[in-house]
Amino acid sequence: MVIIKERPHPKLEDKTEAIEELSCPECGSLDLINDMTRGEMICSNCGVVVTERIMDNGPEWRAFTNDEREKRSRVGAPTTYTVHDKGLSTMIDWHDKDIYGKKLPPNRRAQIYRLRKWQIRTRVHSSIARNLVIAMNELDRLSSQLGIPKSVKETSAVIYRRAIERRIIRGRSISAMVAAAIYASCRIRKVPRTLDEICSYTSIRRKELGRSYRLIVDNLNIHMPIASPIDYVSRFGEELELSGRVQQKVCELLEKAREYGLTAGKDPTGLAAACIYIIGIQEGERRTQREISKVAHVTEVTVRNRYKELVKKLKLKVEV
DNA sequence: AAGACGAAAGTGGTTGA
DNA sequence: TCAACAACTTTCGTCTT
Repeated sequence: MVIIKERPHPKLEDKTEAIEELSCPECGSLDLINDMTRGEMICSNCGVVVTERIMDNGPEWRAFTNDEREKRSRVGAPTTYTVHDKGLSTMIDWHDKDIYGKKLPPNRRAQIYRLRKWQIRTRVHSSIARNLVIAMNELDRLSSQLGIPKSVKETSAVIYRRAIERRIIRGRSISAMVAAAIYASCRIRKVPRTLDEICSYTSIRRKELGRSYRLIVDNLNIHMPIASPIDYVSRFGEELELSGRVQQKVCELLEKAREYGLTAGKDPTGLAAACIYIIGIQEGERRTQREISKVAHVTEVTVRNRYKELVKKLKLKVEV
């Protein structure tokens, strides 16, 4: 039996494709919504339909009756970037015969021959496969401990794959590169985790993680959105049980601080913390400096310094 | 007693010669 | 490679609520 399911050679693939297919061509936003019922992928930012007829690669689960079982027409497990061969495990066998056992016509045979050659060339029986198996296990473990969403995890996997293609994993610690990929994808997807948070779940040191991260960013020419304190507000806000209204005000204040040029070169977590403190007092949802510094992983002193500076420079009124 | 304040010394990372 | 530097941390004594 001959099954034609081409697996393109990694080198033939456009290197940037894997990332770009996850971002909107109009505005570059990465917040794409899969609409499986309509088969579209939509940018949640500008509403552009990014791809029509996307493949539903989720599992085709339930089948209660015989009829339904018949209808389960898709083959194989769902594909995902977090399995080392994306779950595509079809092989082309060596018979030059079709499914009825008939000999193939010569032109067809030549095609199959080419496909087979590529499949063998790209077959992941090599060190890359072993590397990916370990890496994806580590990715699983780390991302579940960090509690990051599945979409971010998939992005990490894409980044890691590209890092392998670029031959920058070799000779480096797998766990460090996985952690760096996670850090990068968290920043791309705007659900930032700090370097410290990530390395607290691994055995690698912060310095190592930072170096690996730089390596990834430099080599994969990912355009990295600058970390904004606003990205941290919702997370800190949740942990401090602040109302949505207050979180909104905090964002407004941060925006104002940015306009006045008070944010450059400052630790974004410290800034977010200071603004939460200020707005908390103004809006009657006061949190102590200690509480805030704890969730923001900065010291009270930093919260204090930032908040003093903001009050002075923006001439804010804060009741004591 | 808890929270806020600020001074002073120390730390790790960046920059520019 | 080294020193200067800015931002941040640690520590601690004092003041306020």
